[in-house]
Amino acid sequence: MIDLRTLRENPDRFRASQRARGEDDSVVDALLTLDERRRSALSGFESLRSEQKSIGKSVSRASGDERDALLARAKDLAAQVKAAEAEADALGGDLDELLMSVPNVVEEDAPPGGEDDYVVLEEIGEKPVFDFEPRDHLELGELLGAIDVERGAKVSGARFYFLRGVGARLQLGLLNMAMQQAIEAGFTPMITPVLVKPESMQGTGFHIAHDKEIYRLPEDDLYLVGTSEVPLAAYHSDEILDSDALPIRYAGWSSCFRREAGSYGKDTRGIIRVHQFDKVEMFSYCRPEEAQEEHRRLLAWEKEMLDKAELPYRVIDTAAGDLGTSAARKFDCEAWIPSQGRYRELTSTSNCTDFQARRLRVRYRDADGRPQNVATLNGTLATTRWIVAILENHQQADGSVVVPKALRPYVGLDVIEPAKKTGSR
RNA sequence: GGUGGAGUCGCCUAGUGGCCGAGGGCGCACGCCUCGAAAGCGUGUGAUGGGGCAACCUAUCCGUGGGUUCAAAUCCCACCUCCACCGCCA
Repeated sequence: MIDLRTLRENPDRFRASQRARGEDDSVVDALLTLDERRRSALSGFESLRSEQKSIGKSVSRASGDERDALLARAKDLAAQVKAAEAEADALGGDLDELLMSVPNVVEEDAPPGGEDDYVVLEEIGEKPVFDFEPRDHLELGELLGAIDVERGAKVSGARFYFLRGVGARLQLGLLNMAMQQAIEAGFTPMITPVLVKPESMQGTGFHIAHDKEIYRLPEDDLYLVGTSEVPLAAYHSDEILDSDALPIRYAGWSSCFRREAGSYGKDTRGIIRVHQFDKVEMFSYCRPEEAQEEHRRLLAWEKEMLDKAELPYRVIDTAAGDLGTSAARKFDCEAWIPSQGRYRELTSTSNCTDFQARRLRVRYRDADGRPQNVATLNGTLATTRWIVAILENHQQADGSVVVPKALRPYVGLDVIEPAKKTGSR
């Protein structure tokens, strides 16, 4: 949620942000008008209520005719107070609803425009050159007995899969390496709930009513998370954090669930785009003035992981129109996928400034002892999708795959060899 | 799933319709005392919105949401959470 007071003081900043996102900037004026109306309704209610309270006191002291007269007046006033309060509440409700619909203010340095208007910040590593016809990740995965999408579809439907054998070992090793890196950097490891209440989902910036990506359990009014960012953001909701403890950093390990509605026909092969995957996510609570620095640190940790996986990748600065609701700035790291001849997102780090914190009421005390909203940031350390990049980039002519050095202790193998035929069809 | 109990200021607790505009204790902060500290004594001690340059003023908040009443922490209804026991179960 954006800050109404800041909006009052600097509406142009918000108009510019809306335009950078390619969204309607007239919402700013609608907000200002509604805000004005609500404040006047509120002060009307307050003075009536104040009068009602003082008359209420005199009723208890008066007697006889005087008491009857006061009672009559109080009764009349009670009705007025009720009406005034209802009006102020209604306007407040409208205002909140509109306020909740406005996405975060984008950082001024973020590139304007849509999905294709990203800026490439750097390209790192050498794209592999093969003296044989490289296989794609699914072919490799099947050859290695690592990925089984056929049975995934049989058991659960399209976009589901089994990781088996070395595939399971590769994922466990990768995520463990991510966890270990995070722990060494001072993160607190977390295994989170994957089902959350509506207020946790909304607080994090997702629209439970409209978002087509979210799996819902209406019977229980619970929602499956698409990332552990959600439980980690809501973890400290309604809390005032100890200022000395900031930044507070968590590394969350969870399964993630996405409906992938509207992506029919996209990435239908293999495990690039699936309904369920596992992820280690960094999440940081810090002071707002430190958020941009923290964002760069999260990016650096992502790059460290990519370097350890020995993957060629590039870093992009996502354009304003492609930012999520909560993000003010977003950097993605995209790994080279040889079979596709293009880069695909492996990590994404967002600076959500105080947007989520305001919705979830996560605060800290500043030097004057006043509560202030914290800033929240998140970033990916590893996901199931990384297996795609690792298999494809490190494959050899015979279909074996060289395990990146840093990963070997976690996987327990130097080279993954094609499996003997196992299991029946 | 059933039965019972409980949810008040950071923590503990008082509070069965107007004197609660929430008392006390602990903790914390500041001051006095002290060579210094402890103890003791004194003072202060929440959040949110609105108004004001400010000191300050004002409204709301006693798990949540409704209701009764001129007036609700207090009465009524529903819900949530926690605890205990019983049943069922991975």
